Amino acid sequence: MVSFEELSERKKEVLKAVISDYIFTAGPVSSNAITDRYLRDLSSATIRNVMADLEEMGFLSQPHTSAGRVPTDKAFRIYVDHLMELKSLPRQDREEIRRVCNSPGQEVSDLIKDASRLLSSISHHTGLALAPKHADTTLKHIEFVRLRGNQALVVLVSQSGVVQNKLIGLDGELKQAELDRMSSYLNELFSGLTMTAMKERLIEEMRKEKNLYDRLLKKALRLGEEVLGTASSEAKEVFIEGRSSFFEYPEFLDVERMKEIFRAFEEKSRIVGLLDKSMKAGGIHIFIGCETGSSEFNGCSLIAATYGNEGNILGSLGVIGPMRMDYSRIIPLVDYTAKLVGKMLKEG
DNA sequence: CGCCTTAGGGTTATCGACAT
DNA sequence: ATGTCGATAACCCTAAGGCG
Repeated sequence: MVSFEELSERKKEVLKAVISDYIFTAGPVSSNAITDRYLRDLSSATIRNVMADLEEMGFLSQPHTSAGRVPTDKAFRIYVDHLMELKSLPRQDREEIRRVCNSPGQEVSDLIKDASRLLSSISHHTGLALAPKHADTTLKHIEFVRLRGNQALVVLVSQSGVVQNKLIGLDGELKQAELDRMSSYLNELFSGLTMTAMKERLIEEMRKEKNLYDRLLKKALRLGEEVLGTASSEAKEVFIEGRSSFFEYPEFLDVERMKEIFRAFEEKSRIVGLLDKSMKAGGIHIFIGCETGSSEFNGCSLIAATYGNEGNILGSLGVIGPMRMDYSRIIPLVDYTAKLVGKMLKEG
């Protein structure tokens, strides 16, 4: 692994120019582009030599011979750590964030949702926010959707409109119709209760269950238990811009679309994992390409920051987008939003 | 008969090697 | 460090062939 210090000044200059141009054009960068737009006093032949060295070191790659160069994950890491210069967040962006977040008396989950939406609209990428976990979330609706094999997708909707998805295993064969009956039973039982109250109620019902002859109800209670077991203690509410109410998706019924959505949920759990990772460390975290640890995010980067009050980390938020996103602009955006959300939580 | 798709050939962009 | 030259692969245009 070649470290930043081992790079000559010239190589740093060229690398920075290549990445800047790549962020701007999204295409392979030619040696001529560098001499034209960035380093006018050098010839393209010189740049080619330097670029060839950088390629050997693993900072650049060529899609094909006779194409320009594209920066690698490694190059972006060096770039965000050493080369880029952060821009300050434009005043109009600050004002908009303040204006949206400052509406008094709004629910915490609304604030987080707004933050996610702001991050998305200002960055033009996908905004993410992990809500602080609160044991007082009340349940509005629960739904089971049968998947392949013995798996089911559980959808929990909280009173505040937060949607949560969990994948659980079913023991034995269950038809969708039976799952529907179970969910309506559980809805009746748990609707309006908080997570902690749900747990108590569940234990109580399980005790009474001995006298029930309906085996389906018995299974329903088991499912409820499984859901709570995985969901309540580590309840993570993720806000992904545009995904918060998937009941509106008509394609949810279609099998192919179902697979896609299911994959997106898979990613969602990975996203939670990433945000969790950044929560443990605190501050701003940047995951580039393969550093995210999952192949679905190849070519993507995540910029995440934690928010909280007086040293308590409550949650995290960030932006996920293509690896070539404009870090110098988005890092200050994420940072500012996280700080403001933290402040709002302290006051509210 | 007309439109759309596809195959082929010439053009352009870019590189690496080598010489200066 | 720089200029030049040959090689290579994508790009673009045109024309032939297929399809409704």
